[in-house]
Amino acid sequence: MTDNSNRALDTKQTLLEAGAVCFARSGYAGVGVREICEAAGTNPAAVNYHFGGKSEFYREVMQYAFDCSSPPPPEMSELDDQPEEQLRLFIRWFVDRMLREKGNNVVRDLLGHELREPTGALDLLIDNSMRPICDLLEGILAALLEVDPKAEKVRLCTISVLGQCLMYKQNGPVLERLHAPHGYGPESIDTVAEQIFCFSLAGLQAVKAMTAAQTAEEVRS
Amino acid sequence: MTDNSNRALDTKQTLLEAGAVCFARSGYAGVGVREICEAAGTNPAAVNYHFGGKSEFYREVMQYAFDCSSPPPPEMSELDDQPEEQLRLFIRWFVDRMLREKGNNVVRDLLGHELREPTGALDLLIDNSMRPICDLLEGILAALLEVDPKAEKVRLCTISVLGQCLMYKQNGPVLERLHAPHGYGPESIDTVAEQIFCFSLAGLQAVKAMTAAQTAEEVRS
DNA sequence: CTTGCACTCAAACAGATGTTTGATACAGTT
DNA sequence: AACTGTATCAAACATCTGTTTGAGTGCAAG
Repeated sequence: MTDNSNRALDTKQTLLEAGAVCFARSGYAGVGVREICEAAGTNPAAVNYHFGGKSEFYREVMQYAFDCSSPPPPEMSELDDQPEEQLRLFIRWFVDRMLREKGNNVVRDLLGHELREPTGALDLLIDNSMRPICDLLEGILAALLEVDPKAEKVRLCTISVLGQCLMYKQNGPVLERLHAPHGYGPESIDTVAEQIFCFSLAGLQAVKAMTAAQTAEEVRS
Repeated sequence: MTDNSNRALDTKQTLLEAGAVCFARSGYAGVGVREICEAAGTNPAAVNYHFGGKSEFYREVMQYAFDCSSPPPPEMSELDDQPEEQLRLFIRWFVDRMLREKGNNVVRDLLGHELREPTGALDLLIDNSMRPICDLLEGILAALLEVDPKAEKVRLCTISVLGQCLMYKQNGPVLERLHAPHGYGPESIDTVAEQIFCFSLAGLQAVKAMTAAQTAEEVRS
């Protein structure tokens, strides 16, 4: 039975990997079971036998892709009193995730599709993948702004920082055409990360000052 | 003949509008001709008769949706010597485009799909819709940075500014779940625009200083 | 009234879709 | 060696896909 289930696990694995690539490329409706199975070298019936149908298969692909390709954020417990360096590290790590061409692109593309054609798997990805990252960044920004992590300013600044990073991949095709022949690939990681860090650090200080001014104004009135 | 072609124009129009809504919701592969025609109240053959096929129809829907719902950027010819105010106006206009719930959401969603499942209509939208906006912003940023509009710093800062704005809609569903129960709708336009303006203006000044420092360093060496 | 034309529609088309079926191959058990 | 249960496969399934067809509609010009 061991050898038998090994075979089964192999085809299941192959199917999941091929499915992740195909779904990431073309979305749920954009690719057929036959195409995926051909890429995996299996029979079209395999996906139904092992997963029970295309939709259940898709859900499992999402979970699998996320479980596999999610390198943890950098360890920064030793920088508790240096939020600026924490921010630099975080941005460097996140931009690297965006611009480096590796397997985690699959997760990002899957999520991109999910944003436009919600199939219900979105909440799963948010809780498992995005929430910890967001919490981490919000902690850093709260320290820099010297306010509570739940403050609205922190939320807005989180969006400002992440928005800059995400832009490079979410709108990659547009940027390539818009700024042709210049592109943004793995070789641009350092430049882009430094740009976003400098830009954001100054922006944060401005927002912090703005908050202080507003607070003072409120107190005065 | 006049009444005849009026009928034709009506069904064509209805078809384009229904197509825009359907394609925006489910993408090119996610919706069928029959479904669109049912929503438009026409025969499935109508789309082939009037447009020649699903793909040509899709292309025309893109062009139509864009032509209809694209309020022009604000007039700022009288602010040639006030790039800061130009930037504030631009961000306010762009954020409004992002957060106001109107027909132009269709364009944004269509473009979102096109980013993940390129069908060739992307270049059309870029040339017609995004290039002018991008050029406008690059002009403003070049004035603020006091460098040539084609400089790399200008490109990077353009991405930083647009990335912040686009984040609110491109990742709207994620933000809603991540920051629940807080959301970002039309009532947040002022807050968000002010946040992005302050954040970006400071960021730009930092990048400008950085450029100057680097240039000075290069000259010194 | 008749002719011509543009338009609409129900029906049918070939192909692709997700899924099911029954036969077959294989490994482990008795 | 015969049995058992799982995994695989080619083939067929019903359905849905985009598209075509041909008959039928209403309107304007001859």
